[in-house]
Amino acid sequence: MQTSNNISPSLTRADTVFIDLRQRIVEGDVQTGSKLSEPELSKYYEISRSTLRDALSRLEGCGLLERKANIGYRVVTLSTEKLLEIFRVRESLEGMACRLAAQNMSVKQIADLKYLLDVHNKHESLQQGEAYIQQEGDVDFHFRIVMGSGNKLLIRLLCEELYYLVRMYRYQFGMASPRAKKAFSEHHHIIQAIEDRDGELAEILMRRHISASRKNVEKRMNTL
Amino acid sequence: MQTSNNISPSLTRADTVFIDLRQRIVEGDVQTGSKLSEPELSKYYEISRSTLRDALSRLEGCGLLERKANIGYRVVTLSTEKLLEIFRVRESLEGMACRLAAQNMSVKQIADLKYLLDVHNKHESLQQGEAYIQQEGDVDFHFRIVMGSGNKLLIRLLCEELYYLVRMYRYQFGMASPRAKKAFSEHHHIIQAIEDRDGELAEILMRRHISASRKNVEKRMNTL
DNA sequence: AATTGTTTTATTGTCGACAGTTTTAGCTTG
DNA sequence: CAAGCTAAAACTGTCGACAATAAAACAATT
Repeated sequence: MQTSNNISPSLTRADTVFIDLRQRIVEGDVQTGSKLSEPELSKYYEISRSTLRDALSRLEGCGLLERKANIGYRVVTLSTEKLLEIFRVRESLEGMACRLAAQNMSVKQIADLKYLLDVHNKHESLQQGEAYIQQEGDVDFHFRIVMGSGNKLLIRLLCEELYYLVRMYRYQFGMASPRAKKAFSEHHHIIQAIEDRDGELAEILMRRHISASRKNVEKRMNTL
Repeated sequence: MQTSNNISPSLTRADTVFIDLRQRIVEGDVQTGSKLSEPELSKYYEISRSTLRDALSRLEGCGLLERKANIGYRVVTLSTEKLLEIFRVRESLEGMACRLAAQNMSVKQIADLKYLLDVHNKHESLQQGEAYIQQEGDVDFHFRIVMGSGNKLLIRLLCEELYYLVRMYRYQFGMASPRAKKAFSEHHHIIQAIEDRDGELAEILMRRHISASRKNVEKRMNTL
C-alpha cells in the first residue's frame, strides 16, 4: 500500500526513474553514446521493462536519448558541431524570450533578478575561480528570463528540452569559459534593458551575449 | 512471418499507429480536448495497450497530447493565446533558420525554391480562391527554408514538433488569411535575400513575414 | 587464415493480466 | 431533495511472458 501524497501530483515509478536517469545522463554517469540495455536497466532500478520504457521514451523527448527501431536507445553523443547548433537555437529563442520578458516581467521579478546577480557578483569577487557557482548563476539568470517571458511554449522548449542538453555540455565539455567578467557585465546591461521595458534592445543584448559564447567555442575549436 | 523490408527502417506497429493518430488529431478527426481511452483506442487499432502507449508517448513529444499521471492523455486544446505563442516562437526560430539558409543553401536548392514559388504563383492566378493549394505552398516554402538552414536541431524543433501543431491550427481554425498576395511578394523578397547570401536581411524579412501573420490574428481577435 | 553462411543467443516489440487510483453509481442521512 | 459517504466500475500504472528481430558465436568452404 503506497500512501500517495495527494497534494503534489503523485510521482509514479516511471517518473522517479526518468528523473534519476536524466541526472545520471546529464552528469556523465551514464556515458555518451552508450547503448542502454533494457533488461539490465530494469534490473538495476528493480522495475519492469514497461515502466523503464516509459521513462526512456520521455528521455528521448528531452533529446538526451536516441532510439532506433528494433535496436534500442543510445545516449546522444556530444560534438562541437552540435554545441554550435544549440547556441544558434538559444540565440534566437532566448533573444525572443528576453524581448518578451521586457514586456511581461513584474517589477518584483526584475528586482529579484538584480539581487541574484549582485549575490553572484560578490561570490565571484570573494572566492575567485569558483567556476561552479558562476556556472549555476548563469543558468539561473537565463532560466529566470525565459520564465519571465510568460510564453509557455518558449518555456517548454527551453527549460524542458534544451537546458538539460546545455547542462550536459557544461558538465562534460567543462566550459569554464574565460568570459566570467564580461558575462557579468552583459547580464547587467540586459537587466537594465528589461527594467527600461526596452524589448528591442533586450533582445539584441541577449543575442549578442549568447553569440559571444558561441564565437568563443568556435575560436577554441579552430585553435585545436 | 513478416517479411520486413530490409531497406527502409522497418515500421513497427507503434509507428503506424503514431502516424495515423497524428494525422487524425491534426485534421480534427479526434476532437481537441477529448480524453483518449487506452482500452478503447487499442481495441480500435487492434493492438495491445503497451503498443498504443508507445505511440501516445511520442504524440506527447510532438505537443499534440498532454498527459497527467493516473488520469491519462488528452488532445491539446487550441486557443488564440496559444496560437500567438506559436507565432512568437516561429518568428525567432524561422528567422534564424532563414539567416542560416542564406549561408548554407545550395544554388540548386535556391533555384528549386524559386521554381516552386512560380508554380504556386501561377496556380493562384489561374484558379482564384484555391486556399488549399496556397496553404500547402506556404507550408512547403517555410519547410524548405528550415531544411536549408542545415541546423539539425532547428529542423527537429520546427519540422518534427512545431509544424504539426501549426497544421492543426490551420485545419481547425481555418486560417484562410487575406494575406495571399502580400505573402507571395514577401516570399519573393526572402528568396532574393537568400540568393544574395544576405543572411541578416533574410532573417529580418522572415521575421516580418511571420510577425505580420501574427498581427493579423491579433487584429482579428480584437474585432471579435 | 579469412570470409561466408548458419545456428545460437540476446534484445526489442508486443501481448494479456493484475494492482492501485480515479471516477461513477448508488445508498444513506440530515 | 441535497449532501456526503460507500461501493462498484473503469481506467491507468506495472508486471512477466512470448514473438520477431538483431547481434554474436560457430562452422564450413575456399
